[in-house]
Amino acid sequence: MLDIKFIRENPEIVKKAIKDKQFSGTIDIDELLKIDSEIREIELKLNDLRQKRNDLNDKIKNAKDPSERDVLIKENSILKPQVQEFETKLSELTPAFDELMLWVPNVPASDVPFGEGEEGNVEVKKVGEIPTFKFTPKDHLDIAEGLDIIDVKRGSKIGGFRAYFLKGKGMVLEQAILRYALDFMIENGFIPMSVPVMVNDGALIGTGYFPWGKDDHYRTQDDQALIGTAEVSLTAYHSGEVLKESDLPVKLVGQSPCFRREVGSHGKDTKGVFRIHYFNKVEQVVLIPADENLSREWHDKMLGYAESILQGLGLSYHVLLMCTGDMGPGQRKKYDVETWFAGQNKYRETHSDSYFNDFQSRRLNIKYVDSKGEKKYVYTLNNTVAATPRLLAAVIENYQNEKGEIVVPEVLRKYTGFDLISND
RNA sequence: GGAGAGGUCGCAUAGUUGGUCUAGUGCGCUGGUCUUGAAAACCGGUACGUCGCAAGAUGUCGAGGGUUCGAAUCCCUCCCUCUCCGCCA
Repeated sequence: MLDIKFIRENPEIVKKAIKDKQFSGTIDIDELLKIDSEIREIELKLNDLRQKRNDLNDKIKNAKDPSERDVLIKENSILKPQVQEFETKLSELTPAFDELMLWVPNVPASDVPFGEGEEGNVEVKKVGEIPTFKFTPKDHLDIAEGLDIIDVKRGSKIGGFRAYFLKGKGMVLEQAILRYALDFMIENGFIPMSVPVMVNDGALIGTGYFPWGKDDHYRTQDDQALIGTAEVSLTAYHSGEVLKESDLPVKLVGQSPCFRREVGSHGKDTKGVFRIHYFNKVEQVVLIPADENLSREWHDKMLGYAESILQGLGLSYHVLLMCTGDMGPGQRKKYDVETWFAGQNKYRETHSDSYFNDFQSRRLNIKYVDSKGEKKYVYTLNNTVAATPRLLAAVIENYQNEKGEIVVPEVLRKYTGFDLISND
């Protein structure tokens, strides 16, 4: 959520952000500002009326003469309908205002390139050599099925479209990747967290997934939703709290199952375990003092953690600076990391690194007291550490050999206890 | 599924015969006195929004309604949290 003061003072900037982020039609800033000024006008009038009423109440309270008291009460009764009239108007306008505020996206940072969609994203770096093979590399499903470590046929029998089983060493390898990623973050001072995966709407509104992404979330009978990422629970962890500046930065790493309906992805990535309704992810979330330069430092730093994971795994990747049209509503700047998938012969998204300034913390009401004793909203960031089985698929495709076996990356061997997945 | 308790200005709490609550107290934080420095002690300040240069006014005690001249306090609806019983990894 943006500060209404900022919207009042910079309506053009906000309108441009809406347009650039391809959210035209979802929110009308002029309508929002109109309601805002109506509310303020009414509040002014109410202020006067209430002052009169309070004065009279004081007099009533202190009146000694009963007849004088009656006169005062009568006088105050006349004020009542006027007060009520304005209060009724306010009670109509306020919810409308609150609802509209939830639809105002964040403004992209100044160095975010304009673009309507993914074609506008800009590659900012490319790391690692693309592996070459003396044979035509297969995609992860072909290899995994050959080794009987992924079973999507029985997956769909049991769980429908986009469901899967990881089996045997495939399942162990997945766990190894997750644990490797988790351990790396713990070594870097992050607090490991296991998080609620069914959450109240407040957490999803607060992190900026709702109202936009409501359709992409599963709901429970108890009107909660399943998280699509641990970011939701981790970022909301301190909601409604006032932290001390010395508590910052809060560095959290959570692992959770993630559930996504993929409503807008019909027919996309239907082969293998690349785009699925249920996956596991290690996610990093950081809360910092309110300083955009610090946000940018941490944004790069968190990208660096993700890069270290990939480099440790020996995977090649490139980093894209996402354009305005390919960002989430709350994000101020976002990098996507795309990892090389040898079998698909292209880079595919595996990580997403974003900073928000106070967009999330305003919605979640997370503040801290700074050195001057002032209360401010914290700034939030998050990034993927490792998402499986997508990253598992990348490992499978890049570490296949001619025999259709998978060589386990060095760093994972202490977790797997084996160094090769074969049919022997 | 059944029963109960509760949501108060950083944290913890007081406040349920409606008006003195412009919300008390403790802790924390912070300024000062004292001290070589610190601790302790003492004194003071410490929620947020709106209008206003300011003084001040006004609103907010989970949210929204209602009763009343007047609501943290009474009534209703909703949200959230917790506890116990039952079931259960």
